[in-house]
Order: sequence, then structure tokens, then C-alpha cells
Amino acid sequence: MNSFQEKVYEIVKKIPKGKVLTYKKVAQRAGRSKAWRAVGNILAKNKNPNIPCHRVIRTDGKIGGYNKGARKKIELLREEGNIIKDGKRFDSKK
DNA sequence: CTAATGACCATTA
DNA sequence: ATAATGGCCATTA
Repeated sequence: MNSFQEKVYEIVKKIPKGKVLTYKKVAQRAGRSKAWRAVGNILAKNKNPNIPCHRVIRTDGKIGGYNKGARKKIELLREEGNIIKDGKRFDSKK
């Protein structure tokens, strides 16, 4: 079944380790540049463990939410080499 | 079909 | 810096 949700899943699945995408970017890649809200909803209801939904963060650099808790999400992102401070992600580049 | 929901975004105060 | 407001879209009840 083809749907926006499936596209989102595919995109999130393809996010490499140590990299993160914003909800907006995922929406753009999915073909609905303004459907960031729907993206959040889909990931929120997502139960598929194959999808690293913890690699999707907000545009402001904040982490956003997570099924298992935002705290856990931050932990996972740190494990992947990301720099997070005060609930915000700082890019490695200067 | 309509209405409500939400892991959001941008603007304004 | 934070808080409130409006907009935006797929999904669900």
C-alpha cells in the first residue's frame, strides 16, 4: 500500500547513523513540503522498531518527542555521536 | 462525510 | 529568552 506514511518510513529508515533530519526535511523528501505535522503524527504512532525515528528532530534544533521519552531519544542521539546540549542539537561543523 | 488530534513551523508580542 | 497565535497536513474516531 502506497501512502505518505510509507514514504516517511522509507526516508527515515535511510537516515545514516550520526545524521539527523528535521520533520520538515522528511516532509519535503516525502513530497509534501508542508506536511511536517503529519510526519510527526506518523512517527508518533509508529511501532516499527526497524525505523530509527529517534533521528528525526525539530527544525529549531530541539529534539522533540519520542515514544519512549524525549530523554531516551537524546541518549540515543548522543550514542550516535551527536552533540546535544540543553535539549538542542549542535552540528559538528563550525 | 465532519471533527479532532498531534513527536511541528513561523510569526508576533 | 519564553508564550501565545495562526497555519498546515495526514491520520483517526
